[in-house]
Amino acid sequence: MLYPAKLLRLVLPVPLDTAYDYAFPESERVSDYPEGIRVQVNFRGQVVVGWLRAVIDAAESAVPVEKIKPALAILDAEPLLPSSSLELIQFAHRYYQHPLGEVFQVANPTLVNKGQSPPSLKEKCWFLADEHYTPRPSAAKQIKALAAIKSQGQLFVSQLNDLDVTQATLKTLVSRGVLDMQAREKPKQAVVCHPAPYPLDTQQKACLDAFDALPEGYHPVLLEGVTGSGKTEVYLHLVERTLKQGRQALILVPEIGLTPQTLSRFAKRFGCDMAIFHSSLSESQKLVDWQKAKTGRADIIIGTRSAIFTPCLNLGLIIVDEEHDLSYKQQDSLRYSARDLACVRGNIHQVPVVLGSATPSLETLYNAEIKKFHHWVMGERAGSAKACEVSLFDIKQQPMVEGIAEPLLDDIRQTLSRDEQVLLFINRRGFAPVLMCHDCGWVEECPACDVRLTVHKAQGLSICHHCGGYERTPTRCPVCQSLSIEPQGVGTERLALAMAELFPDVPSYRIDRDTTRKKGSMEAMMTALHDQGRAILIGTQMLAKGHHLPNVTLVVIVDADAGLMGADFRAVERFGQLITQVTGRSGRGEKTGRAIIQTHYPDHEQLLKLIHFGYRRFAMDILAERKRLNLPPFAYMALVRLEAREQQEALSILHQLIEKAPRGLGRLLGPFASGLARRAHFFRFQVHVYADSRGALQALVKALLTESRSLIKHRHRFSIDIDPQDMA
DNA sequence: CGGCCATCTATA
DNA sequence: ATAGATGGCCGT
Repeated sequence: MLYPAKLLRLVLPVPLDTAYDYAFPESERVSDYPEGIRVQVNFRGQVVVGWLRAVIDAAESAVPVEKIKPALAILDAEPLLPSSSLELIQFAHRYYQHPLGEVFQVANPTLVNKGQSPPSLKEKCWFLADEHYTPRPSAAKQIKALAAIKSQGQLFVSQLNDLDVTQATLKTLVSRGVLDMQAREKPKQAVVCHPAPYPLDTQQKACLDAFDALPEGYHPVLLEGVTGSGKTEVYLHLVERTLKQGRQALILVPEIGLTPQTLSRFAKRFGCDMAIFHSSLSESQKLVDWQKAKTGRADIIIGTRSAIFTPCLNLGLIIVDEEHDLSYKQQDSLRYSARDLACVRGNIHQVPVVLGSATPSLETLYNAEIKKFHHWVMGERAGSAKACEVSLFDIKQQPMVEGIAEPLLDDIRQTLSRDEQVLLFINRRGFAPVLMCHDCGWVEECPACDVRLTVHKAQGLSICHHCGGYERTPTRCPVCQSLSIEPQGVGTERLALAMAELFPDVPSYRIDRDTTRKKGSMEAMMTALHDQGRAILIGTQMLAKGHHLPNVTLVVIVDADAGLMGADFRAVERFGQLITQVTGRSGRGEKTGRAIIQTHYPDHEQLLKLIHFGYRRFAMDILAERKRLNLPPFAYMALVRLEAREQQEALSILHQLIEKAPRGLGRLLGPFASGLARRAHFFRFQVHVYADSRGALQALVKALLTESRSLIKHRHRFSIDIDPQDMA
């Protein structure tokens, strides 16, 4: 047998850090293929698709010859991914210390990972075969179609709708030999930028001047603009400049932000090809849009978190809208931050990266402070809208009506009587968060998790919001058989019922995960509200994000204290962002808005700072505290998580891991029980890892990963989270 | 001693 | 991750 001189070294879609060596398929010529080609192989009896890392000399492989199998097929003639994408994937692999094969899986559409060929962007196209044919004057459709073909040389199937011509008409003409049909790629249309609907104000103009002054290259920018200051209009102008250079703009939006309204704003402004990435699109549609972005066909690429990996031929700008939003951080598998990767990608492509927010994350604010990022500020609301007036309302010893202090009901009543809208914000869905026995103190708990069940009255169910388990809400205490068991506390469902009772002739809308499950139902409610007079909105944080509600003039934060009590050190920061975003919903139209925060702690220092001096001063205060405590962004952090069915086992493994960790690189704290100590029958513990430099953190985490291999058994769930955001 | 489930091992 | 190997426990 001929000794194979060359082997294919592949990354396979398994969570392992090993590369696998395969011989060339018998049918393929042995040659030096470049990195990034897909290869189909047999892997423990399964057909899987791997990515070529390199063609190596057989002598370089440590694998015994008899174990090496031939690959089944080389799927691509040239790398499917441009080097910029491979570079980003490699970076994510190193930085998040996550197996490369899984990074490829996360970074690419499912169909690409399955080995499907990139779709052709060709479509059916008709063109003239007989120059001299003249249709009968009565054949209106034929005349219209032929005129279009004569003027532009060809006619594509996607243009038929606009022309009001069907394929049947064209088929007739083909059969008469007048037309020919072929699949052709539509020529790229010239990009059209429609004019802005209104002139820019001074602060918006200042941003564009700053942008125009940037030299070529990577420039990270924090665009800090209060809610309603017109950040989107700035984005649109930045995109326009990018398109006019003939380059692509990549725009990231939070998961909830990719609404038809956001899309139509871009679509209306620019006549160009757009690639859109959204969880509800079909896989084949995603593949088409991916290909459009990769080949440069699409000028604008807009999508949620994972869109940061979309290959682009000619990228000119990256925008991350609402950069503080937690949905940019993936919470499983590869725990990447799309916002951070946007900066890495900006550096790879040498293009500007604009991070926009009214409530920037402390990390970004800090980078702006130390001049690592440019900082553009828009402090005023655009147009005639005034800043919202925020106040605290002390609910200590106040009579409460279903979670609302009685005096505030008058404020609500008055607002409604002016035909304006009220928004009641409560970050808790369901009817009530606790079911309690009045006689013996029993509370209903999840059998699998360490949490109380939430009562959902309409369904008659008690549901665990963590594992999804549920049971029929009991009518009798299972311990003492008493009938006096009562739901305690208020959720959106209860508040909505109470409001319907108090204000029977005012339309009310409950907006939470339960009422917006159906696709488009959120849109429908938002549209209804836009042109409506008085109404009451009751909702969770879904309402905080980016919706334009011009008739809302009163916002009530029903339970601020829950947010202040958060377990991890980011709780206050997140709470401040949420409050600012929610109160920003008020008074976006002509009328001045008000926001009232119900709290038992009207003297809370940070809360007062927030409402009297605004988010920035509040954030700078927290930043000073982080510095004092040597917490991120002044230190670098990772979180080691371990879940096991036995509590002692989890603890002992983490203790051993800490014991074996190298000294001098950083600090290890823990093990701690997670905020949710038991979830779906698994006990959850974590170790906090701190270091003073990224390098030290990387080295320490690497050492922990190495040590973990001998300690972690198959029955354990172990994960590493670099730059964790949610520590629950 | 076979059957069944849980756990472990190797994947080229 | 996950198919296939290994091993423990029960019933006939």
